Amino acid sequence: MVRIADVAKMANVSTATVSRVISNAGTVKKETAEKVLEAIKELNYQPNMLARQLRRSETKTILVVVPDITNTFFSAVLRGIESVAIENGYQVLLGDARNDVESETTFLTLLGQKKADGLILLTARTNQKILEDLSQDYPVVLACEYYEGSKLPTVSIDNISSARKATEYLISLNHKRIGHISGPLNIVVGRDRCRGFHQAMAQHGLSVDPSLVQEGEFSFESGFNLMMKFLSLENPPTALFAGNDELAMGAIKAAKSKGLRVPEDLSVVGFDDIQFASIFEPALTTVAQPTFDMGQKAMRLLLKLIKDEELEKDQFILPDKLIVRESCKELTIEE
Amino acid sequence: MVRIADVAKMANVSTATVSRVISNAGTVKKETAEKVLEAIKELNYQPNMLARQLRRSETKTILVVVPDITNTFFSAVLRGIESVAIENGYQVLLGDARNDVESETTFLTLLGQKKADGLILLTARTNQKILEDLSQDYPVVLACEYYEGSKLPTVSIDNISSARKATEYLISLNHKRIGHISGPLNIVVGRDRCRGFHQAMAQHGLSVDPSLVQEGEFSFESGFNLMMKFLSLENPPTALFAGNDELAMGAIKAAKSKGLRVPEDLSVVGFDDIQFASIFEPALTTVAQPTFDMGQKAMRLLLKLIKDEELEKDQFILPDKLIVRESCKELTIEE
DNA sequence: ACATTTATTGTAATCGATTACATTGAGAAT
DNA sequence: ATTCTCAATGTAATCGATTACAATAAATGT
Repeated sequence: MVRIADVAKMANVSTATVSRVISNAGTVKKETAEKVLEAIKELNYQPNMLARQLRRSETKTILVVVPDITNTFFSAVLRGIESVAIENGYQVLLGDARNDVESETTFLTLLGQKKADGLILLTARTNQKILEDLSQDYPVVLACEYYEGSKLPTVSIDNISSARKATEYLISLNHKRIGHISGPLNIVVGRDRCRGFHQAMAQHGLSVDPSLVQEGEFSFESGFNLMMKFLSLENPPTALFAGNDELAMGAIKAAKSKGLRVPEDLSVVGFDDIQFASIFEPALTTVAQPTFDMGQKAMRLLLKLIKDEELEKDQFILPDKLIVRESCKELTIEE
Repeated sequence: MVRIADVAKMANVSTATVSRVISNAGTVKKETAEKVLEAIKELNYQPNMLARQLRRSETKTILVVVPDITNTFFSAVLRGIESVAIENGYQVLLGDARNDVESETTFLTLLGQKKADGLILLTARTNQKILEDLSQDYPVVLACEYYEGSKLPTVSIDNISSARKATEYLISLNHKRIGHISGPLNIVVGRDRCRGFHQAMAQHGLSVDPSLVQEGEFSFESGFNLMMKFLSLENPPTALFAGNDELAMGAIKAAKSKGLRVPEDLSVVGFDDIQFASIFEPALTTVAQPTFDMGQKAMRLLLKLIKDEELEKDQFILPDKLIVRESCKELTIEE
């Protein structure tokens, strides 16, 4: 391995001078710098980052913990994060929690071990106290998910209002018996979307039949199973607001399997606008989150925290958008 | 920050002893070790990995470069990699090339900078020579994609034979006018699947109409557009082998848009068996790759390389599987 | 001509662990 | 009693950079 000392020897200068050339300190005479540069090239020298990092005590690496890397929603956010990271000379250390809280928590120890300068969490299922303590000592930003009433820097959409919007869209299409298959209620976005649903219903004077609200698991199968349950009811819903797109697609598949047509016999709104939402048939009406932007914003905030700059505020709510496609239809009064 | 010296002072021993306790060297008296452990706990000491890494000159980190992190095929492989990595105390540094060769190459410099102990490439689009040189100096394993005739350690399926198998399935259903929409031919798997297609056709004495073979881009849109092209032909194909599932789905969408039914009027086989293949309608008949296993195997190989162990061989071909679902049907002679 | 500043470079401490080598003391062997 | 082993621990070098401080030379001011 070529060391800085080797370069120094070849260029007939001290290691300090070489280091100055590398870091562009500007206090090196032009001719000396050229000699050094030449030696670097000649020896094909690359600085050992470990040594630099130890000395500067910074890793130029950030840790990103995702709940599920195989979910394209999260990988899209990740891409936003990485784009800003790379731009600023940072690398991304990946932690895929596989929807497991414990492994999520395990990744956090990497911060204390100085394997990363900061942390972006795309999942907020760890104990809130642990994370708030961690955030005292290290730069931490949450994205997508968040803790209620916490001051932790967060980038997300307003899930409650988005859910309200989605539900109101169904209401505007004359639906009254609207069901909701939620995500897990121990996950904040599952909870908030459920809340938004209830708020919209209440605000429009519609009662919610408790048997038409079921807690699912953010998966296709879960959507399928719970919709089957709805369909076996005496009086099934005419519309459904699903906690995410997978749930929505599962539900639609269930409806079709029972011979119902979507949207003619059942209207469905999803959430997230994952890639397949537009390819699915019927193309899914859903709430789009600005995934890439959220990732970028989160990384920009983290960068500020790392540089010890003040944040103008802690909670950043980005705009969502209801994407109307083909999975909903106005209810014609014929029953 | 708590250093090893702080622990040493509190426990009234030297830093060497503390270090020995931490690394479980076994040459420390039981009582001393207990004292040290207590101090560690008391001070909440965590070793600084940067220092350890510099001294041991190993990072316990591996670099994984993927062509496109938002493609669930690759994230599934990544998951396999990470599972074995974590098990062995390694972390994964992620490089998302975003289908760009240049940024793919850029990530490789991280190895020389000692930011990772080894590299797994899920993409082989960089100049072959560069990579082979790199592989002289650092542990490198390829997965999914590979270089033809290269000795680089590789884990993949046999794309040619898989493509043959897929095509033969269509032939077994009596199809004769079979089209192929390939992936980019500068990507080895695109090329090999195309080859397999031609081989199968030739082996069964079927001629390939050149206008029925088109090079696409591994995307839904590409599949859609090229299928539209096929459909505007005087004599369109009765069956299609697509270079991957996205292409297949795009093609099916195109066929449907023209009023054709799949599989009644057109049979389609895809490749990869991504998550959505089974949810898509019609559920896609496709070649499944053992994504998780490939990832695990690749990581196990890399671990061996890192430990300087011999590999029993260089090329590992894992078994694929044709998953028959609903997108193909026997051609009844009626035309 | 002398003092003072400034530009350039070098020397050596430092980051925080690991580990080669040295030291100590207790028990075993003669 | 003396020497030898061996277990347990300590001292200090080391990994490869960065950087505070020192030193030198050149330039400038009076």
